Amino acid sequence: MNIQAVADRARVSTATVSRTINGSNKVAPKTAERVRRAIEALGYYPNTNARALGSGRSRIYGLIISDITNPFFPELVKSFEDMAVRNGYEVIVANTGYSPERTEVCVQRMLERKVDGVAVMTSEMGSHLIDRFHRGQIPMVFLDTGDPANGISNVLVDYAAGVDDAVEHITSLGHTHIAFIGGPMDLASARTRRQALLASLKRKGVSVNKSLIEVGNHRIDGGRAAMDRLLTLEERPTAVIASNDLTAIGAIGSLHRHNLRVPEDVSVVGF
Amino acid sequence: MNIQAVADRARVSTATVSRTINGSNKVAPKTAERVRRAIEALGYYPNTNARALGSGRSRIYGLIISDITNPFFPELVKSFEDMAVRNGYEVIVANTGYSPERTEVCVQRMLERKVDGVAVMTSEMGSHLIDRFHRGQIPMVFLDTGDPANGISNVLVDYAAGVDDAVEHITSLGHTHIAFIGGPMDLASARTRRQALLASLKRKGVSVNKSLIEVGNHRIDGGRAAMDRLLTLEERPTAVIASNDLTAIGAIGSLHRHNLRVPEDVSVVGF
DNA sequence: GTGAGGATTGTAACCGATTACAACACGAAC
DNA sequence: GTTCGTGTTGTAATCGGTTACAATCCTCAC
Repeated sequence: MNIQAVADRARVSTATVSRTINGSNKVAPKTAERVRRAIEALGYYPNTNARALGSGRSRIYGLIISDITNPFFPELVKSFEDMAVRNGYEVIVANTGYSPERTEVCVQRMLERKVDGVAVMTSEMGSHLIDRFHRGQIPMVFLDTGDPANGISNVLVDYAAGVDDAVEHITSLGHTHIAFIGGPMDLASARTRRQALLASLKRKGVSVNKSLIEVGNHRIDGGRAAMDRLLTLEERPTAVIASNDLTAIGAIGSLHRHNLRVPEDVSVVGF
Repeated sequence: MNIQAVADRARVSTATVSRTINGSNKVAPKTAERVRRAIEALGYYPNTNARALGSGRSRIYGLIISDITNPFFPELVKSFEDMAVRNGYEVIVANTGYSPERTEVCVQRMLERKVDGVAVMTSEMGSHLIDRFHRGQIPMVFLDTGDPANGISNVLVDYAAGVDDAVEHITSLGHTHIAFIGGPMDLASARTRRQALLASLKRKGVSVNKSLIEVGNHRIDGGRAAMDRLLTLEERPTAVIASNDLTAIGAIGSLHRHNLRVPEDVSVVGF
């Protein structure tokens, strides 16, 4: 079952079938109709591999993320895939597992599959890997990571605005003892969030007590440990802003263990 | 940059390069070494689309799931992908969104990409869709769904054993007022869990109060609503077994709202 | 030296599409 | 009746591999 069979049945050449399928306007309406009927009758569908080889377009997008089990990603993956499928594309998702070696493997896979474009949402993407995409003429989009550079698009999160919203919310509730549990300091986006928070608090005129600034690891256990430490303080915080949701979940877990209610006793905001 | 370039540089034919890459044992060690050096020097990597077309094997597996944002799936997707990549395969994930129409689209995508096999973990896979995979000679594995049939493999969850463990745990804590929040009754696996639970309780000699058997929807809101209803009962349960984790999360949320502690006041088990 | 037979390598067809280019049909203008 | 141009269709090369089959090379026994 291939394009030849359709061509034979419709009494045209394979070129005409191909043009009909791909919506080229160089096909007479009557002919196109005949081809469509043949396709219907035979239950034909094109072989994507052959299409990719012939046209040089794989109609596959790559999506490189850190780890699908981080609850931040599934929503993203779903939306990305939805949009891709709606435009006739397929998506290959690759998890780097936060490891540079595995990231290298991910990149290689994308190159071999000749993806038509790649979206990257992980910080393990070194410049030598970016170069390889460049050499393969593959367009890249960085999501929330990476520096703007030639030929690269960046979709960035407005951390300042987000943190401002969180601070606004917390201060409007009357809190003055506000703690922050940040992410790992080697993560650019974590540093950004931290700086944005300090700036925001300063603007609000909230005095910033260094001991209320904790460091987590963007995982649940880090949030729990950080909250545990905060609860040993003389002056406990009445509100906590966490650098990401897993950290917030960890913090809430710690609070529950210490028999504190959220939000009655302590307010928690996750970014 | 193609196989011809490598062949020229290594002074062999493209056939020999292909055989070297694919690990055919019909290549002399000395020749293979020369080919490998040429590949290295040129930074060559094969075009997967051409490989797929020539060999008839796409080296892609399909994975059809309901919805990646259901926290049950990411772990599965990750393991599946890990294993696939380790064997030189790629994975295309498709979400049916619980909709039969979208499931049809998913199946079509898999067929067009000529996947070498497909794993299905969704209950929307009607028999006419299964037939299409059969016609395409594509091996299928059903995970936790589907009936055993010719040419289909099923990986099933031992619900009875799992429910037994839950009941054993709960009864060993001394609970006797045990509630169950099941899944939607039109879901085979939900019915199975429910029956297994009733059987298990009976075996343990725990009397089963019909009013303690609630129906959820396998989402958080359903668990919450069911727990709300259970808390209006004269004799409240002291323990709850939920048909899946989202249901359990909803139940816990409801308990917190009613100022009940988990597990101090009420024990909750999610399946 | 010769022939057998296994190991290695090359030749070329093939996978199923896309697409540049050529060819043709047809109507209008002269 | 030519010629031209536009619209439609066909021919055949091409994409980059895989692989059946043919050809060649060695090695070794006799």
